[in-house]
Amino acid sequence: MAHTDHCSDCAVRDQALCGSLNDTELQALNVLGQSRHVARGESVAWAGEDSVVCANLLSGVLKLVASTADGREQIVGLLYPADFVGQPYAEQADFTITALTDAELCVFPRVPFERVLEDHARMERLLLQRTLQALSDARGRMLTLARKSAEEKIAGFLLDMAARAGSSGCRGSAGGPVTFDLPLTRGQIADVLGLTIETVSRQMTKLKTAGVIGLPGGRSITISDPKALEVRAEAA
Amino acid sequence: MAHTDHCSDCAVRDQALCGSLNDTELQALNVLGQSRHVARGESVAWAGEDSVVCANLLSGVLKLVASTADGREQIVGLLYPADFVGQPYAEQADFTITALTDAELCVFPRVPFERVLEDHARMERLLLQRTLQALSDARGRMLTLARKSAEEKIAGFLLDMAARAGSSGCRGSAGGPVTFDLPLTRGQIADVLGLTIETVSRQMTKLKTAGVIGLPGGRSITISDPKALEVRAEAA
DNA sequence: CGTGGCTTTGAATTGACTCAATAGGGGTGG
DNA sequence: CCACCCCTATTGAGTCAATTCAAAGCCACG
Repeated sequence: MAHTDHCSDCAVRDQALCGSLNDTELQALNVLGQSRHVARGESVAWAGEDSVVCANLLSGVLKLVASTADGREQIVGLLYPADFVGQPYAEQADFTITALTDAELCVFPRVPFERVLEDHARMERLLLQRTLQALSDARGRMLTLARKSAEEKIAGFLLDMAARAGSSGCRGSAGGPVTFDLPLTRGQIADVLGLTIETVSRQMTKLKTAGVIGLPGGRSITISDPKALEVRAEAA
Repeated sequence: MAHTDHCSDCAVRDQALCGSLNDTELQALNVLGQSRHVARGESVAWAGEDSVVCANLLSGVLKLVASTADGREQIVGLLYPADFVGQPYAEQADFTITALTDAELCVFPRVPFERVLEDHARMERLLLQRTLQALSDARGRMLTLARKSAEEKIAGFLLDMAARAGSSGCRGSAGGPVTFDLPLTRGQIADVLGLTIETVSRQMTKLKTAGVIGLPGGRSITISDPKALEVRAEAA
């Protein structure tokens, strides 16, 4: 809960929003920013409650959850290191934000953060660009949720995860088999794709049986045949 | 295709983005802006093509469509008068934008428009706020698409449309019956909600039979029992 | 070695879809 | 003015993908 000692030490310094600021400008944020650890399962915002904080995610993975009155849940977004967290200009939070893994945040109180935004057009523009991108992503996911089959959803999801895992520490680059760890449980994958745990499990087994992927055990997964996976991500 | 003669005549002057500008600032936009009529069914952007224009919608309704390679479609957004149209900072358009009714746009070439944005922090901030709101809306709709039943989707949709219709020219205000025209065909409603035409039709007749709504004919619809509709929008 | 969380597998159910046919409604041209 | 046509909507019957309910299986951890 101490002030971030030095932004220069920041793990996501060059990828996060504040990467747009020069050293002088950083001071303004640095005064506001508090480093905060969040344990797996802990929440940093609750749908319907006041929107109190914004943050940059330093490490870990967060989920953004929408839910119905009777408890059905949908993960409407996943946040990774360097992603921006929170809803500026919103009095109430629309979604619950919960850590899927232990996570580290650089937290800013919302209202003061908005003032900094207003004073730093470059940062505001970057946030606008990110928000526009997030909007496109969300809309794209609407197509997936509403119109794609379970098989297409799973195949597409695995390709996304492979791409993300591949971007850091890629091996067996183009076309070849790749192995990585899924950061999500079956239940969480189901919540992302709008399926049930059982359907996710069955589709994974089906892909394994078909030789498209391998499941060595644990969270680990091997994409044996990326081409075939792409075909299944498109097929009706 | 002529220059907008006078922004002061603009039907959405005070609600659109440019409402934030003073007369001097308006000049910069006015030079770029072209009034453009779009016929029902005509498109102004195509998914995958270059993102050429941004615009303010002056009148009419547009749809934002995402589609799979094999032709399945999902309406990922509806645009109403005063809404902002297009994707600034995107080289390629992610969605096809098509007029559902005859429409009037105030069109700006994308790149010059971005420059104006950059010179006018107030307008840029308004766009950011709208985009954040659109993002929340889109995420909320993800919950609907993925987790709600056909009946909940229809009930929620009708309440939304009633609220929109009610905001201008409301009658029988709180709790009482309201009548208005749906701007969408059954097929378009199906595309919005991720259902089929038949399911939409069946749910509508079910609500009519239950006495919750009335269907006088044509596009017209009466919400006889808003409370009951709200209950059905929430029920599992 | 037992316990709790996650995953897999099976069997039965079902909500929404597909296919198919009928019915309305508005506009056009004879 | 009427007959016709096209487009949209309704209704019915049958199917199927994904869900629900239920029961093991696996594995990590204390």
